[in-house]
Amino acid sequence: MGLNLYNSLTRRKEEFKPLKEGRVGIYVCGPTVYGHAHLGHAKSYVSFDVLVRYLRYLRYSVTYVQNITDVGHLTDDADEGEDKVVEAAKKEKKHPAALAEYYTRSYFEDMDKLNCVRPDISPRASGHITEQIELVKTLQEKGYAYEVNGSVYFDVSKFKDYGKLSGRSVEEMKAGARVEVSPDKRAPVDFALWKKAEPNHIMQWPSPWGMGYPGWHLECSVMSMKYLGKTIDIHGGGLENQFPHHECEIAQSEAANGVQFVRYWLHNNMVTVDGQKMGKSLNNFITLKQAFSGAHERLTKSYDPLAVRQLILNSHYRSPLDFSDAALFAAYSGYKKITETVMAVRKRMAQAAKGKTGSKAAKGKTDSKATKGEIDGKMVEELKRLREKFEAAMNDDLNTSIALSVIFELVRLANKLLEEGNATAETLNAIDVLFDRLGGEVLGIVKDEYPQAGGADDEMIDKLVKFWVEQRSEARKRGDFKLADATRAELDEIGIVLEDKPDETEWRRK
RNA sequence: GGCGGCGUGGCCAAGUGGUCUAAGGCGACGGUUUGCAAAACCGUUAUUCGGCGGUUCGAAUCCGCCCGCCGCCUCCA
Repeated sequence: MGLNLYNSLTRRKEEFKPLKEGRVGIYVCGPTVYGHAHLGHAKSYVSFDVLVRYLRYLRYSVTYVQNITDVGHLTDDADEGEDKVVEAAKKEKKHPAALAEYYTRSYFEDMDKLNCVRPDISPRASGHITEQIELVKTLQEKGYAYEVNGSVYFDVSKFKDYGKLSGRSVEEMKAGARVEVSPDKRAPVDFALWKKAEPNHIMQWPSPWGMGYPGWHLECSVMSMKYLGKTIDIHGGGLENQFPHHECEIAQSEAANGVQFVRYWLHNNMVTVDGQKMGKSLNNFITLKQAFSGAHERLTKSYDPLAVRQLILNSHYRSPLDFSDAALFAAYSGYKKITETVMAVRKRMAQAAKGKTGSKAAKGKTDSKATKGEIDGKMVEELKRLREKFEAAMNDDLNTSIALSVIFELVRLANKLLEEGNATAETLNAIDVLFDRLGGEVLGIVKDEYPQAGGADDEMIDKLVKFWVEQRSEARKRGDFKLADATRAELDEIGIVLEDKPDETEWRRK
């Protein structure tokens, strides 16, 4: 079975077949950079990150384009409000371009922490004004757009398929319309392609219709076309953008090009907080920086960014995710368990490797078989089963919840093996490879390398802790458990956890 | 008002006609281990899937009604 994806356009799961064999072009609606990214952004971009990663795992050559909206996104869609970036810039007393740059960097910083692979191309809307003007001209020439008072609107009545993605008819939209209609429009459903700018508007560009700026929907049509062609394989975005944003994109692109715009439309569901949608305008959002630092009243602690990632992967991308500190904490605990298991496997691998060269590790528990270089046949079967289960889950519209459960099966398998203490280096290696490929390459929650001694990069801390651990070991040898326990408690308060293993005492940060 | 979705154990969450007396994680409890812990492992923790009816040999899964919640229709990932 190949990869199946739920296509919002057809409202069912379909087998994924790219336009060109072996190659995939994917466009995802990026952020409007007028504030720090929040948990909602994380769900969306982690979801599509996993899609991109999995496509690459399946050996597709993927071109991943994700725009940065730094102009044109109005505060409301009655075509009246102010540009979001401009508005925020005023508040922060910065040039809009500086503000956009600041939050763009902030965005990438957060996404890097979430271990999202960078898009191949991150085009800025402001860098594609020329192309946007060209598209408007084309639409005008083809009779799909009309100009009124220096603004240009898309004539929805000329585009028969309008509503095919969101499943609503123009009649329905008229009936349910709550938007105040601009008097310039011929019909309420028409939307702006180009907006006339008032003289004091900071962001504006010359055009055949005078000074102005592009409508929000235009940039995605233009940039996807420029970098991926007239028909793209996959377009992703948040569910709330299905209408009107994506519907308008389809209208613009297909009216201009006369060919299908997107073959597979993918939409991720929303993040809610206490059952309420988290949105910037609702002011109930938690930014990623807050989640990572714990600086938010709803959070009880700071969280490893990958715990956030794990929380997101724990549920399906098309299901809503109701955020709570308890849920994040649970994800964090699970993430920690995976991490510690991977580290333990790698440590034992290193010991087994030493064993081969004849050091003392080979004589102990590490096993007589360690030098034989064989993998238990049963183990091979088991690992194969896990990989197949993982792939089947991912093939079924990216069921990361089940995919994660496979990682946990692997965790249990690995720990049992470590406990029995008779694993061959080859078996350990096979397990590590699976952790790397499934947990690392695809899910992005297993790292290639972890800092030594549980997270302390600082050499001095490392030495200090080792000193106390040695002092405590001496005390234990003497039978002075009172002192040993006091030392352990003291270190625990600082945030250092000690674990007495059979041959040594290990430590890690809480 | 129009359109769409959801309701699964203490919490998060997968499953969408039979393998489900329902995966996985977190938590809790008991055990192994430990000087004691921690970590790990083993075991227990939903005869039941919002409620009531119906279809079916068979339903968490399909249909109807009711209750509760959410999203879109206005900016939002």
